[in-house]
Amino acid sequence: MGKGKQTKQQILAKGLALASETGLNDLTIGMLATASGMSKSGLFGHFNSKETMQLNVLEYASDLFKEHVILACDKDTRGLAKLNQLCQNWLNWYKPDAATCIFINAAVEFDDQPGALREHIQATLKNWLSYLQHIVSQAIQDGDFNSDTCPKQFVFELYSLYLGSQNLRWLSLEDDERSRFKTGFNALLDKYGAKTHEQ
Amino acid sequence: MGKGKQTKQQILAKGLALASETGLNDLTIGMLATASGMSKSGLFGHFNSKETMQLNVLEYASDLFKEHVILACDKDTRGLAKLNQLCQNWLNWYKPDAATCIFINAAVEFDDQPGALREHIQATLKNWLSYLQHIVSQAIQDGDFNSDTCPKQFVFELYSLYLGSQNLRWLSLEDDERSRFKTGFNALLDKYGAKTHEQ
DNA sequence: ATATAAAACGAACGTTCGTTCTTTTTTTTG
DNA sequence: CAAAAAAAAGAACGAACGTTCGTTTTATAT
Repeated sequence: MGKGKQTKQQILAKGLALASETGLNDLTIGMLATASGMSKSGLFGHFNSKETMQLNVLEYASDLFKEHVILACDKDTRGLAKLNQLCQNWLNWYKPDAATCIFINAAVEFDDQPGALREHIQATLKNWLSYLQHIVSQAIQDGDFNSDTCPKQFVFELYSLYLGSQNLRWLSLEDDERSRFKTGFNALLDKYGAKTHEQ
Repeated sequence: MGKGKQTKQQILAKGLALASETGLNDLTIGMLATASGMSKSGLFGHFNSKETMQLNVLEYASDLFKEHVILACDKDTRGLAKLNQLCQNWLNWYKPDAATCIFINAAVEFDDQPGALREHIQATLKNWLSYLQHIVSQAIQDGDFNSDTCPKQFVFELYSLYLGSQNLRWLSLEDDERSRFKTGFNALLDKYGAKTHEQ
């Protein structure tokens, strides 16, 4: 890997860290340059536009998400067991103490401004949700859930719980919002007749 | 009401409408002035700072929320019946076709920047959630729910469903995200042993 | 080691935004 | 109707931002 790609990776890692605190919108070229120990124009040369920079940070985050959430699961698991692993990884996909999930944050920040960024976020989240639906369908086929379970509604409620735990963290309303998610998740499993639960 | 307060109300109404589309962060003084048909400095004189302007828009929204959600309920209802009414009003508290709920949007946008705005949003949401908890406790007392129901967890899951429907709208993933909320809400009532449902 | 290309820098430009100041218009009050 | 007060306008500022350009430094390859 040449020098260029190397520093670019460092920039993107730093960019994701910053964007996870302040949001992708407030990730300015100047501050990212300072945080990376280089000049504005030097950093700019790697992307040639702010939007491309943000897009690359988002793609970097997507790669990390796939690696830490999807690929980190045991290879032979499926259905309910896989769902358990996925949710476990989901809650800790980036730094466990990170302020926010960049995808959720970006979805809210860019919901109103059309463009490449908005489309990328939409595609990423849609992809994740449909993947979850696939696993749920698998679980239904395997007899892990009641046969009348609606995967779409299931994933909607699951996704909602994730949003809720994120939002509670923002409000700093509880010291452990993850446990609220887990309780809700187990209740979800109960409701749809799951046989084995996560601890 | 003098001329000043009168135009100020018109400004705030327009400001809430704009902020419900673009977010409170992107509500600029210049564009609000243009939308209100006056000069930048003319509008500025009403607030003397952008932050105060945003704060006043938020307070205006809070007043509207209280009026359309809490005070709009039948005076003698309580417990489960009141919860049903509140959720109904909640989904439509502002314009039914509004892009976003300004409180949720602002909570995400300002979660990282301390100040009067962040505190106001926190207080508003905390207040709303604890009010919901109060009503749920009422319902438990009235025997509308199983006696071992945890109001905090209940409201967390309810709030999560609201966030989920908002987020699905942003993603434009479904044509009717409200029905996802309602299905989830009814399932919530079921889970905690409610006797009467909303249609 | 030298030539060539890539990477980084520093200064500057155009724009947007919040804010200030002075002046003019409009509203309120006696 | 006139005097006083409030509201609105207009021009200008300083700062921050994305971006461009010419130059210099560093890395790569022959």
